[in-house]
Amino acid sequence: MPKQTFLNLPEEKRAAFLNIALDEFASNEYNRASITKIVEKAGIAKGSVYQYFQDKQDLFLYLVDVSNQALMGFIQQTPPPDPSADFFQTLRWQMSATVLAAQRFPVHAKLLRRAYSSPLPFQDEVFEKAKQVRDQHFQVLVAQAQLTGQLDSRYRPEMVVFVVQSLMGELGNFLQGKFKDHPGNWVGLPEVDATFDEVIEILKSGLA
Amino acid sequence: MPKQTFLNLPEEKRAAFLNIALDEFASNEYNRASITKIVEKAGIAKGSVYQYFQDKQDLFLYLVDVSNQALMGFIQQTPPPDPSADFFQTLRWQMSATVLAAQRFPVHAKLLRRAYSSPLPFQDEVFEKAKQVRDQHFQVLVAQAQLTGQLDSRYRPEMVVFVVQSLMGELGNFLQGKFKDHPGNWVGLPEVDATFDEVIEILKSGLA
DNA sequence: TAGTCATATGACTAACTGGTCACATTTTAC
DNA sequence: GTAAAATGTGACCAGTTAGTCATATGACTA
Repeated sequence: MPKQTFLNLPEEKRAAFLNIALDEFASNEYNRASITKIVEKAGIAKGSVYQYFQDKQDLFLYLVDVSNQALMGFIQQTPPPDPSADFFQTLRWQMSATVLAAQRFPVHAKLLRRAYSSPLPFQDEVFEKAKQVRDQHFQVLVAQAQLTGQLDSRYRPEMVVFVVQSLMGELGNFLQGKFKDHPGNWVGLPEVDATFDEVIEILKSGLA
Repeated sequence: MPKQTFLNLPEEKRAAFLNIALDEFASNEYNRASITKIVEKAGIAKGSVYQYFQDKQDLFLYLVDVSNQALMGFIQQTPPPDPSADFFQTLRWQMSATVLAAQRFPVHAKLLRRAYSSPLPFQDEVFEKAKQVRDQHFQVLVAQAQLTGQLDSRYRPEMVVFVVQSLMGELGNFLQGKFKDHPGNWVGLPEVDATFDEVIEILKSGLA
């Protein structure tokens, strides 16, 4: 977590530094992300970084935190489905909201994808906890859906979570690859919605 | 590709070097994998590496090639399903063979996972081609299955490939995490087979 | 024996890294 | 106005890296 010094910084300077740091850590592997490059871009002295944060790891974990909050906040803003929505409608909403958020905050999303997918050179309890919380959120959803009979209860909840998480995780990459020619906003395109619907339908009814 | 010098090396020395290099590149991000560490472990001079290979990238691409051949060769050895097998039986066979191979050659598999998932600091045509070939293999399988009615033809082949590839890719990680306490061979365990069956069943019949 | 040639060597270079610290500057408090 | 506290600075350190190159080795040939 950042030192008080960083939090005392004028809003403008803090935001500028954060954006530059986010970009560096989103564009490079943790070990390749360079503090030197960040301070050069930000036009501040290297020592300042160590007035703001304990060390590189501290900065990185803070950036992960910031990104998480940005995305989570945005997702919670999008209109949630009816309380009466079934499991698959809820899933469909979560899918769309996640991808939408990833487009609204592309750098934050890129950083998080990197943080959660590629292995880091350090262990962090907080970080692992966050992962587990994400999983548990789904576990509950699945368990409920099985109780109400919306979800085939032959399957172990664990496996359902695995399948759903895997697909949600890869879907962002898939769409980004598919629409990499479309520079800006491809969210909301009919084809994107159709893709969501198709994945949901496959999950619901199977391939056969 | 390696220089003639490397191919002239006595079998024993060549294998020793390869294994050490494989391990280094499987355990570390490309940029963090260290030629210096490799030569230290192998007990040879640094200059020798550059007698064997053009540069770091050349060595890495060769290691990817070696790994691919090791795994592919092993997969082709496992008894293929009946020619009369349907799409899902074929899928089930491919799943199991892939995971089996990944356990027989864990280091090679780890290297390939790294190579294909995390972004590399260089572009390589050969590499990209190999990826496309893998995808096309599935495309054909899916197209055939749709023609013979084993696979719902509402779905775009592209989407089916996406779903199947995503799950196959993640399944290795999932199982490794699940059985990380079991040190050695968890392949063949009834629970592993049950997991395959469950994933296939979900794909086939859906979650609802 | 002398000469050739593929191979092996490791000190060296230039470029980077995260992190430190004595000092300079600015802001705050009295 | 002055002292004290907070913040900013960048030269510097010890470490890392990929890659080079003049030199040494030793097997083979004539």
